[in-house]
Amino acid sequence: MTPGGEHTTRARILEVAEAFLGECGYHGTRLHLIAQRVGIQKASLFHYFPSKEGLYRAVLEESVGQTEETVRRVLEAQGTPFDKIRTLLESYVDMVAAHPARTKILLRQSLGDAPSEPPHTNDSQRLLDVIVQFIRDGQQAHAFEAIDPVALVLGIVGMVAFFFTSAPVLAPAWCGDPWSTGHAERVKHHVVEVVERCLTPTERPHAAARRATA
Amino acid sequence: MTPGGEHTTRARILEVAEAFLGECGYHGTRLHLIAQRVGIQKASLFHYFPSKEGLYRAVLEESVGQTEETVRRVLEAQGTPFDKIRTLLESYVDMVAAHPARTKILLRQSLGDAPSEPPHTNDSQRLLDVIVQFIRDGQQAHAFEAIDPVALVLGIVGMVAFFFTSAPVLAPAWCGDPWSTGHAERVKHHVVEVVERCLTPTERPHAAARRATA
DNA sequence: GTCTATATAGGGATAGAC
DNA sequence: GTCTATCCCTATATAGAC
Repeated sequence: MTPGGEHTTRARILEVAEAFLGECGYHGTRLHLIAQRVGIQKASLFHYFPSKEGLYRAVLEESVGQTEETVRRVLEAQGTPFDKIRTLLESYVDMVAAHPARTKILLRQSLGDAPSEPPHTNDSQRLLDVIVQFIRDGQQAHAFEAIDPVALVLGIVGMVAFFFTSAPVLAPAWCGDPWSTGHAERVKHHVVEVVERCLTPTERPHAAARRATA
Repeated sequence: MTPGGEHTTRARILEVAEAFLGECGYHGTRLHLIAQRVGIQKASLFHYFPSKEGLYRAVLEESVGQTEETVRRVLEAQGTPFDKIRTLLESYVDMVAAHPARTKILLRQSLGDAPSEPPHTNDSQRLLDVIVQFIRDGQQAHAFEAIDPVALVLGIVGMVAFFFTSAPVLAPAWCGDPWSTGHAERVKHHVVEVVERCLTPTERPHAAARRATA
């Protein structure tokens, strides 16, 4: 109950649970292993969280909130549209790289690895809308090429998630340690290159205008 | 044991198991539900497969084999490098769209949702190498821009998987029914556009040559 | 708040009849 | 080959002492 008191055991449980949920998924996560790594007994978990599902939701909420804050902060900063896009991509990759388990949890969650009910679709929806609207504005100002913004954003999110979760399994030689700064930099470089190629306007404005109305 | 006899119950079990494994993951899949949907008793499953893990591996093998065959067939056909890339992308998206559960299983599997040991890393590795080598050849012939081929392929695989699994959850309004032909066509169009922008050589060959050695 | 001990349930796997 | 019945283990969750 005391505000300061929550900063020890409860936070530690969330931290450990996040790691296990990312690595093993909801069904694969065993409470006794969480308790063991925290250094408490399994039954003590139920003093801090009402159930396994409650713990899961608490982990999710902390993750989504931070992502949203980061994206909004970048888009509200100063700079040209291309500057913002580049900064947004780099911040996003940094964030993914800094929280390995979170990305896996979000991927699993959208795969349906949930207790039962869909938790926070609205949050993700709003977040997506913010970025899509930013790209649309840039396109109407002829700063960006007229490519489908929703497809672009969704594709990039999937790409980045894949680079940090699945790719190390499929191509370990290329990825090396996926949580090293080297891998994050390589991903950043590639993603920025792809997006810039997709958003750089075609030389003649006629072509861009034609595509936009097609 | 009889070759013809395997085509009824065993095949049906594989089919149902694939659906459950995709939807619920390995840990979330319950054998009694598979048996129930097939219309047999749970114990009868163990007549066809040695264990839950054995059934899982059987499902995986069938999936990987078909993917590999499709990719090789496209790459061995006639046509320009750009023709092949476009056909490869379209065939790949078609295949993903035709087997919803398979994509989810592969995604889950690379997330670590496996019985314990890594099943078929070598197969995926070989498959990836085939495509990467094709792109490298095109780059050395100056038909393709000098972008990192491994990153490109991995990114596209992740993008497509995401479009068919996670995106419908994050952006249901944009995706509609993810297994309709409309969604598959939209994904195809976008992926082809992105890849062509990434592989189209820069006007001056000097730039491409510079990048290749950088 | 943390522990030990236990209740309760579910699911993978086996035995053996038919 | 398919069934019924059961073993056995594990995992969530609870009860109650300290």
